[in-house]
Parts: sequence; structure tokens; C-alpha cells
Amino acid sequence: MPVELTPSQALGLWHAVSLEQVQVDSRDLTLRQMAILLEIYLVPPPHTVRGLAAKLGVTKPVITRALDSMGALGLVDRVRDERDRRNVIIKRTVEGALYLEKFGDLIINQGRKL
Amino acid sequence: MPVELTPSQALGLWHAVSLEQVQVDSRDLTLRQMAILLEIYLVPPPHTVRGLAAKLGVTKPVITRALDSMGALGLVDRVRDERDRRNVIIKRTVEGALYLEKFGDLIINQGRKL
DNA sequence: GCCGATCGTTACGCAAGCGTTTCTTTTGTG
DNA sequence: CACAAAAGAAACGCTTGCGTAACGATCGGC
Repeated sequence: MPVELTPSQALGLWHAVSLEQVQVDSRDLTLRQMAILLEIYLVPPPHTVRGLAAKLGVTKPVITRALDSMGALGLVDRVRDERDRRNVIIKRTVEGALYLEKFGDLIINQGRKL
Repeated sequence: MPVELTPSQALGLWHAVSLEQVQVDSRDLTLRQMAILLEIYLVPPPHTVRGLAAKLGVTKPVITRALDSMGALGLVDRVRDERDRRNVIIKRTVEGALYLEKFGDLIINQGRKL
């Protein structure tokens, strides 16, 4: 079910969403953090630090720090993997789901306004 | 010409674009910088520091610093307004237009893949 | 010509991210 | 049981962005 966009629509959508997000939410996630958050919530678990680092093409400390920040915001949670205690499983949270739900609505509404 | 998106499509699009942008481009613009850049290129000129600050709901130094960074990357340029020399007119650049053109293509391609 | 108002920048101290390197814990294999 | 390998976190020094406050340059009304 592809979505066909003109160049003007594509950039216009990104523009409107970025603008409103900046105006509305002081939690200013970096592009990397956003990519990590969406990866966690849109791709089936389990998610590990190593896996996310490989997927994004960044180093592991980048993931650790992003999880620290977003964990402090309540957007994600971390749990030790009991089957292999070296691993950490990244868990979704209610607040994170809510955050992305609102963000999705933002995109949808701005899309309609095009 | 509205664009109708399901929640899954909206977040999926943002996910794919963020992911690829992180993987491909080391120039990691913040959401604010991106919003400023798109504002400059999508809204008819002239653009001033004060105007952008008001539009984004941020302070003037935020705009000044964003213009510094993006200026160093060649994405925007600054010129004194000769009619009122207190003002600075923000100008588009070829490189900035190219950057956004590629970014737009990224959005369009990821939209098609949905 | 003055003088308050306006515009953009700079200065300051602070918080947050980065990459690299170095632990610490845990695993599994000889 | 010893020991190398692997996962994640912590430490280090550095860079960049932030908000507030102060600053020079310029304008416009009187």
C-alpha cells in the first residue's frame, strides 16, 4: 500500500511536523534517538543494545546513552535477559507508546492538511 | 490535495526516513535545525532571525546558532539588509537546495515502499 | 541631534552527545 | 577449572547546543 508523494508534499509534510513538534514538545529528541525509539516500537522484539547499534550503524555507547536519556523520560525501559545475563532487553512503556501515538497523529493531521 | 495515512504508515514512514538519514548522513541536524532549514526553503522570503524565532517559538540566539552551524555546512547564507541595516536576511544556497532535494527524494522513496 | 526601542550577536555557565577506551559481568569452550 | 570472547556500562576529554543576560549597531520619533 504505497504512499505517493510529490517533492513538495514530502518536504511540506516534514516541515509541518518538525515545526509543530518543536513548538509543542520541549523533549527535543535527536534524530538518532527518534530512530532508536521508532525501531523499538515498530520492529518486533527482542531488542538489544548490540542489535540496535548494528541496525543504526552506530557504536554501542550511543545506544546506551540514548536509552539512558529516553529511559529518564519514561519512553523505554531496560530489563536484564535472564537467559543470557550479559544481554539487556529493551522494553516498551505505556508512556512511550502514548508519545508515539501522539506523534503519529501529528503526522496524519499534517498529511491531511497538505 | 490531502495525504491520507494510517497510524502505522505515518510512523513507519518517519521510522524509515529517520533510520536511513542516520545511516547515510553524518551531518546530524537537530529537529530544530531541520525545522529552520525547511522554513527557509519552503516559505517565501524574506526571512529574518526575529521572524524565524517567532515562528518556531524559540529565542533569537537559538536561530543565530542554528544559522552559524548550517552556514558552516553551506546550507544557508546571511546577508545584511541594506534597507534596514539592523536586519539580517537569510538566503538559500545551492548546496542547501540540493540537500533538501535529496532529503525529499528519501521521503518519497520510503513512502513508496510502504 | 537625542534617546528609547529594535535587531542580531556575543558571553557565560551549564547540560547533553559524541567517539574511544577501559572496566565488569557473564558465557561457553577447551 | 581456566580463560578468551562477548555484552553492556562507565570513564575520559571534547564538541555542540541551550537559556539568560548583556552588548554594539541601527532606526525612528521628537
